[in-house]
Amino acid sequence: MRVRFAPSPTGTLHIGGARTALYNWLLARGQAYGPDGEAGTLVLRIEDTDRERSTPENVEQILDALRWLRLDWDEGPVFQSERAERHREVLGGLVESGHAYHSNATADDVRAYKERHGSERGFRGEDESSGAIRLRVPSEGETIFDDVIRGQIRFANSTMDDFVIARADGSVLYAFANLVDDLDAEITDVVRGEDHISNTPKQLLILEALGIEPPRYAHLPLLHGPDGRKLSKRHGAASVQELREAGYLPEAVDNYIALLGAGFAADEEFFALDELARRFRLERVSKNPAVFDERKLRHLNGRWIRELDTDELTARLEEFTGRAGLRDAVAISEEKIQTLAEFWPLVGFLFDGPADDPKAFAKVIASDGGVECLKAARDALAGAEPFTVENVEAALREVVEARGTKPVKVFQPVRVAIAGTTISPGIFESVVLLGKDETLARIDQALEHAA
RNA sequence: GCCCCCAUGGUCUAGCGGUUAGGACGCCUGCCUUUCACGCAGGAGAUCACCGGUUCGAAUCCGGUUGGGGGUACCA
Repeated sequence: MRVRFAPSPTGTLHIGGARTALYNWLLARGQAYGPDGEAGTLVLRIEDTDRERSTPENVEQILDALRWLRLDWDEGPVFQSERAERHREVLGGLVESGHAYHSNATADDVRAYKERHGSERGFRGEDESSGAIRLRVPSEGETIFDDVIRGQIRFANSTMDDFVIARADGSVLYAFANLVDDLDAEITDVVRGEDHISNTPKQLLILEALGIEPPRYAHLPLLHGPDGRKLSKRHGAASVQELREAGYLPEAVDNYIALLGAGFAADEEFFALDELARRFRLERVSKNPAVFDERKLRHLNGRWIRELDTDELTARLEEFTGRAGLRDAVAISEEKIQTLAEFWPLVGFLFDGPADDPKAFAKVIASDGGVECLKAARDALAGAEPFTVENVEAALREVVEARGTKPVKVFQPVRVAIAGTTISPGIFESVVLLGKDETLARIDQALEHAA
């Protein structure tokens, strides 16, 4: 089995494109678990023939996103723009055999034709000596294919235009270049987005003119935004790069986008890439479009964060934040974060000093006996020796006991004094990590501020 | 307009002729508890888009309607 992923570098890699890449990858890698035990081959092709919009930066960004997602390919990247000669060669053969012809017909001419012959009738042009090249589409019969996901799909030839396959300057159009490249790469299974369904009969017709057997086709449902439209940049974090910057792990992104369009088990959804590959069945991919829901991604991301061991998570977080020496802070906060982006707001106070949150200060310290509790806590902490989590906890609980109050009345003022906010990792762990001197200094500062 | 695809709770899905329509996210209520999360235990939420047909029996098969989506370029 040979499959391919063929993005065009006219922008960043979209999660829709990422999912197409992922499904192709799963299909190829999943073959290793099949009857013949041999993995398929994934070919990467860059369809950069749109000179206006394709850029080297986009190419690099796409390759980068694929690598980040851990989706490796076996061949390529092949650049479509470098294959123009071959495209012309195949095109020439088609003109020579009479399956394609030159035509100067414009879009207006096509419209006029339909007005005369009926809107459901495909355009048929005149053979001319110059102009664009159109494929001669038969007026009888149907073009039929068995989509692996959707079953049989049929198009009446009479409704299809003699479509343009090459410009007047001889450069070929997308559907044609795409087909020739798949042909030369010996692609056996074309797995692509549903927006290509109407391209398929065109490519089938070209294949027929060429006398070549078609590959299998599978058209994936599209991904929609919350508004029900095809997902685009307008829908928030729509690109892989944006998800990465938002603090999502590649494991979670792979896991989540795999779920958008297929069920991998009746009662479980948490799967690593290799498990997804083992379970993936192209025939079982759903037919209807899915809405990208970041909340579920967040949930899966949280599970993946807790799945990583502390060392690995530390490495990810140090890369994400650009800071070093984070392991201890990671150890006391890994249970609490859902994304990498949530880490620093939670533990930054350990490194950069307390946050400035007047509301928290007013509510917790500057009211209702907060100052007294904080003073008592300060004294208790000063006496804790050695300054361990156990001793700190014991010291603070003694204060609670002595004052006959609730734990929260003592712990929260300490929290706000050292962190500046009401939200932080466990208070004993935080205090110990900060160290006795720094903790007492911050408490003194808070008391001073309250006075 | 024309061609094509699709339709299970708000969202993603399981289901493939006989189920109390299962799971996940989200939401609500408890528990845990030092804040926030996590975790655990419950709960609300679906006339399986609608209509007709086939069948003893339909979410499951067929047809139509409606709704949504995609395509319709000398773009990719």
